[in-house]
Amino acid sequence: MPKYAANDLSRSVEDYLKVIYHLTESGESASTTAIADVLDLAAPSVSGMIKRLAEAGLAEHQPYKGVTLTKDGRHAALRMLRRHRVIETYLVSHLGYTWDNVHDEAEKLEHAVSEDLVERLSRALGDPRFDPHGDPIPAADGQIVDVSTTPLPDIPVGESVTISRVDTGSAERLRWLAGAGLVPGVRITMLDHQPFNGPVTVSLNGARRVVGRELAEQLLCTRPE
Amino acid sequence: MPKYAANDLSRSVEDYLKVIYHLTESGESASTTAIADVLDLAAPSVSGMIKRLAEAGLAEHQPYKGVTLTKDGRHAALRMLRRHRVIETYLVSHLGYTWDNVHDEAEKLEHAVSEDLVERLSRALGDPRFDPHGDPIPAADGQIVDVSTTPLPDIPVGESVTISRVDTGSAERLRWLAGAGLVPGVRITMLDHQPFNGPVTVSLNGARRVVGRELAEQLLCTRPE
DNA sequence: CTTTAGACTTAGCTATGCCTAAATACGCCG
DNA sequence: CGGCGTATTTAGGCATAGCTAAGTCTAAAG
Ligand SMILES: [Mn+2]
Ligand SMILES: [Mn+2]
Ligand SMILES: [Mn+2]
Ligand SMILES: [Mn+2]
Repeated sequence: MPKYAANDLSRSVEDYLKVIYHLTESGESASTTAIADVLDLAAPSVSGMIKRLAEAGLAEHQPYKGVTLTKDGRHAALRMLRRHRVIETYLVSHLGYTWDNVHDEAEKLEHAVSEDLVERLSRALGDPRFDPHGDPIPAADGQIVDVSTTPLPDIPVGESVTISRVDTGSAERLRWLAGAGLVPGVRITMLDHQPFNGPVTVSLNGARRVVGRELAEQLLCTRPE
Repeated sequence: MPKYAANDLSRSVEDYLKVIYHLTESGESASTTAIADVLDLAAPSVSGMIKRLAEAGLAEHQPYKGVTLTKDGRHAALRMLRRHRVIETYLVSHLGYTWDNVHDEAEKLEHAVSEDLVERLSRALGDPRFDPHGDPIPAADGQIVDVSTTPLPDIPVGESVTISRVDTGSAERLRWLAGAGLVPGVRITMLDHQPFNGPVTVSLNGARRVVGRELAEQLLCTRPE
């Protein structure tokens, strides 16, 4: 009797996979505490789940060394990412949500929608490749584009770039950025860096915007050429 | 410390409440086995849940005599009914679903949508009062219209009626009915009853339709006066 | 090379919600 | 009124997924 790849994971498992995917994107393995931090769980709960994920063939665990996803685990994670981002895009485009209040809704819905519904939502949107925050939407087959970006503070003075992605989940930050016009797709020019982790000044459409260093780090830009 | 009415029930609890609501609509209390049948669970599982529902103040239980909903339980059930029916209507109106394939999707989504999203969906639809199957959609405050209907076989020969509600969840039946044009809103005239629980013949727009007794029982009609 | 702080795992517990097997109550029929 | 079949509950288990407390490993510092 073959062990079927249960295509029907629990909400918890799906959320763990997404988190591990993010934490391992840069190549390293994900630590127990890093996962616990993101999911706001106690470390032993994470240890327990890691064991179950490994048994289910979704993750590989080197005790005391961290966890990585298997091919199956990565595939499931990308499927969740697609769902999450398609849902966010639909809520903004068709139901009047703003980019700062779609995340929580999508975090629940992503576990409830059928494959069929995700594809219908995507089609209704014209199969978008990016969500409202500029995050790439994996294709139905799991393909995901890798846009190379530079954090705003690393842009030299005088250079013009396009904001391509906003890497914060904070509703307050998203609202402030939208108010300042600093959203994906907008072209800006670097005017000034203040030293000692000070703010950065940019211009957009002739207007000046001063952005604190921490926030500026979350504005990921595409450089010309 | 007051015990907060946890506004956040589990998927299981929400589904039990809906089932108990349906089973008690006609006034009687719901039996353990009736609930178990609908939810496809073992009777002891239902006994256990009934106990928890009673402890949570959502149901009243007379051991060996069945269960009814409290005011809180009924309110929560109506909230779920609203969600379920608004979602079904949206899937059909805006996402190309047909009335025979919305039920399973709604059965899951109803537990994941926020209050806010339900209201946005409803508004996008123009606040419909009936879902694709003719089932009334409770208002946001729990108000539900009580349409008095008659099962098709109880209509006398010669009388013209409007189909107002189709009381089956079977996808095959729904598909057949849609193919025959027997959907809510359609006006039909009773032509013939065959005896011994035989089929019923009706005309719609001049065409004749022969409908088996069991299926005809599920076509609920509004009589003129 | 040893100590030790912090990360990680193990042990053991809780709650939910499902199950089967066994016990018990209800209500009808003779 | 007593027995009997069915409905229902109780007893006891399992899986998932969370927790705290306690034990163990790793790696950096002395
Ligand atoms: Mn989620
Ligand atoms: Mn996003
Ligand atoms: Mn449901
Ligand atoms: Mn319906």
